[in-house]
Amino acid sequence: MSAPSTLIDVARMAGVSPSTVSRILNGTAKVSDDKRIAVQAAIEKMNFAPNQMAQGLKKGRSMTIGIVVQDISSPFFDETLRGVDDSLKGTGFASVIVSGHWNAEEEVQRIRLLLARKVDGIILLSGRISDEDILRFAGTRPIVSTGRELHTASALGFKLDNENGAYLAVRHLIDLGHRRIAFVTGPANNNDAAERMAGYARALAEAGIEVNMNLVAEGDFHEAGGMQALNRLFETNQQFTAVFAANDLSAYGARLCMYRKGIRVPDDISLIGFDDLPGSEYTTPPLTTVRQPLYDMGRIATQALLRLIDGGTVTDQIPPVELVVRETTRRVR
Amino acid sequence: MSAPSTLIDVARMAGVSPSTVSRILNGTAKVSDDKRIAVQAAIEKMNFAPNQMAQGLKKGRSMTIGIVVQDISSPFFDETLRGVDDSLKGTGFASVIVSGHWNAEEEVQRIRLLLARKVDGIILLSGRISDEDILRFAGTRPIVSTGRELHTASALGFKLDNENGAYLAVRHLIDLGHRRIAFVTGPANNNDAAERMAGYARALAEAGIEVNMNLVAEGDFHEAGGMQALNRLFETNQQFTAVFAANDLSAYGARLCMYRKGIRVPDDISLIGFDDLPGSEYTTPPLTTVRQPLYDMGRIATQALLRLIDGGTVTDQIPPVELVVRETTRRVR
DNA sequence: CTGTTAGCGCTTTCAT
DNA sequence: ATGAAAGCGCTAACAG
Repeated sequence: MSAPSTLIDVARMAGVSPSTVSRILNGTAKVSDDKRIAVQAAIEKMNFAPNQMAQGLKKGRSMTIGIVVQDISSPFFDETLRGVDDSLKGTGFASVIVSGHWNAEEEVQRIRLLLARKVDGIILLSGRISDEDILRFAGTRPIVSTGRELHTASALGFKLDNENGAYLAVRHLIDLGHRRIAFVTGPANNNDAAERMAGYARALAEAGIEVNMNLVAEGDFHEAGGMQALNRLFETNQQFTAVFAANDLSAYGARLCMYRKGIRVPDDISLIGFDDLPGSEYTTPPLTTVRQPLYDMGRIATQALLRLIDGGTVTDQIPPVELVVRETTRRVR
Repeated sequence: MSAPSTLIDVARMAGVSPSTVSRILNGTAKVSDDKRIAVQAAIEKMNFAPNQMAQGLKKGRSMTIGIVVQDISSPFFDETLRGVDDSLKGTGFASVIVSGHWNAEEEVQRIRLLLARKVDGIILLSGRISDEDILRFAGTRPIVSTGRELHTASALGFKLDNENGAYLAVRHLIDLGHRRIAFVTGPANNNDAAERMAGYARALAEAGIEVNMNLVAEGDFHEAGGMQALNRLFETNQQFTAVFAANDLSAYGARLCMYRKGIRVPDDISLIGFDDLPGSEYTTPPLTTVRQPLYDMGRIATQALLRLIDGGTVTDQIPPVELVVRETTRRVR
């Protein structure tokens, strides 16, 4: 209940000046042993911890970074956040996480908010705002962003090879003998979805298969959309032996759609996703998918940001996507 | 690149005193229209936003709350965090989220950290630390915690009825004619797991069925543990027609175990979980489970904390657990 | 209604 | 090696 003790209280109790206490706290200068001991005892006794707001105000560093996600409860972002969190451990930095809800305007609002809070840097995950906006904000604080290419001194981007990931997925299906491959895509205008579509088309083209737009159905990157998309395909009597879902969540929905119709996976139809969410190892059957290095992206983005904050430069790369073959794909009969 | 403008800059540009700017910012006192307009123009032009660290230092309020979770990437906490996030919207508060990693000591560390950051309050989700520790911390800042009963002026607890939830689950199985019901429990010494075990025992007792400890296998509240637990049951040739998993994640693992063995769910064995994670609606088949009001818990905890911070009192209750019947349970043949 | 003044708790010259 | 003093950006009396 007592008001938290201040550095001045500690100084008084230890019989030294505030500057001395500060020096000990920060290791800024040599202090005689006796004073050091007295101060440390006082700190201990008063259970003192420096007021970070005062420190921040003075030093111009809040020791806080801002993270912008699009959905605070999505396995996709969580896995990345875990990478962020682990990398922050022991650095003295904490993070405040805000959500842009897949909305560019809200995203701008949130970033302004973070800036007013004097975060020392920002990590933007799957941001909707333009590169120009980012660059503008980067004038205030360093920013690292996923899902785009960016290489200035204070703005960095890490982009995943969506096209190649999709190519790998469809290529896998083709290698298993599939020719009629449905595609559950993401929301229209979504960049990732478009790139994955391109990979789908390339793999098909390479095998001499024409893209049949009747076999591509729009989902929403969530289970419900994946389920409905596949449903539409069945309703219009499309014939296919495999489906490539633009992300794992959509694949889960597609899976349920087939379960409801009594279609066996992979015996009747093969299914492949994209992301490799933590849960995909435990679906029934475990989902074949394309792995995005989500955890590593969080880790690398964070380390990069920390380096930018220190005025350093960054050369890191994120690992490539890779195919993870599990049990929802099989050779076509 | 230019240093962010300060309130003094704004004052100077508008030709007024800093206090006037502050008054306009905070609506603290009446200001003549001409000055207000001049100031607002200056704010606009300079793109000024008050430095929250300075505000915080002065007002003794950081407008930040701390959230302690145990796992930053778990659907369980995510859903609760979504409730927290939604409730914070528009309040001016932001949250910094830290993880205790299911470890009491780390939890204490993290809470101290939050306190040094001068958070205005703390939400503790599934904390491992003792009530005494909480009460001690509550002397500094209000705390609301899930998973325990607490009713002081600055410390509040919201506890879920685990025992009853488990009772509901097992009762449902019994109503379907099941008599030999396996239980995949949580980690030993886990309080939630123990309470769910009690509910399991009560439902059995009520039906005149003896608890057979050979039918209870210890999991770890994760998929892997659930899978292994069920595996052990099969290896020792236990006979059962239904399994109650102490949480949904364990149920997913159990489900996979049965898939691997060619056991059909629910035709051969019924399965029920506990939590109703967002993903449980899309497992194959969709999981029957006991719903914890995770989102509401986040929402209510947050609203309660905000009220405590304002010095108010709280009478809210969290909604009760409820059975969600989906497709993994059926009448025993 | 508005300006002046005194800090919030800490760090950092500048002396000594 | 240590203390005194100034000040980070803002707000809140206190005058007027």
